[in-house]
Amino acid sequence: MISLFENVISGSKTEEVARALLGHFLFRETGEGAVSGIIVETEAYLSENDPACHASRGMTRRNAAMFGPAGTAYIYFIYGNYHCFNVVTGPEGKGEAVLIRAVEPVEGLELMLQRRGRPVKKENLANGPGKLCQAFAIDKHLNGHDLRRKPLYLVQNGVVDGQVEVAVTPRIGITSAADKLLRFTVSGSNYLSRRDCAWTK
DNA sequence: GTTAAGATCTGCT
DNA sequence: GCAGATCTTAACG
Repeated sequence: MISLFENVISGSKTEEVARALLGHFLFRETGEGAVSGIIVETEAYLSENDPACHASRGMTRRNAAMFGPAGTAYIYFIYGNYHCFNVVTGPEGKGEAVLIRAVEPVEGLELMLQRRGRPVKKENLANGPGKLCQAFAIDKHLNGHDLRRKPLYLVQNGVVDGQVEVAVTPRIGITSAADKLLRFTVSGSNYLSRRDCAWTK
């Protein structure tokens, strides 16, 4: 069995981390209860040759967490309403991360529904970066948080280690470097932010 | 101090 | 399928 943190998150290139995180669990605990989900969609943001990455123009107050140690959270606020949640990767000081775009809800569906505040189907509870953060009550006070620890942490799914069929597509919602194939999804999942057309292994 | 743009979501056409 | 909401961040004066 691989070790999610020591071997994958700390020891791999960002693209490989983005792919490897698929199928593993994200847990979130609050006073209201616990919620969890399986990661089904990620995107890699690189420091070199990637103008879409927030770190491409150096460290600022907003993206400072992206330069922290691998396995910590980088969370930022966008479009006036929504947060996005990233797992920091690469060597400390480099500025790379993996955006978690969607999870398949597993535990705490009612709590997620309540937080989302809308009567949505299970498929639409956390199938997008903003929705995911809302359902999991993730906001910027968790910026820089160590994802090995409560109340927000990643858990290895030993059943699926390396066994997930992955589709690779261009990233979503960016205007620069939009052609790079750095979005990774679980093939055929019903919980993606968008349906796939391009299928690669 | 002011302004423009953004790794989105929702509702309406 | 498309436009509007909404506000923080960063660049510029």
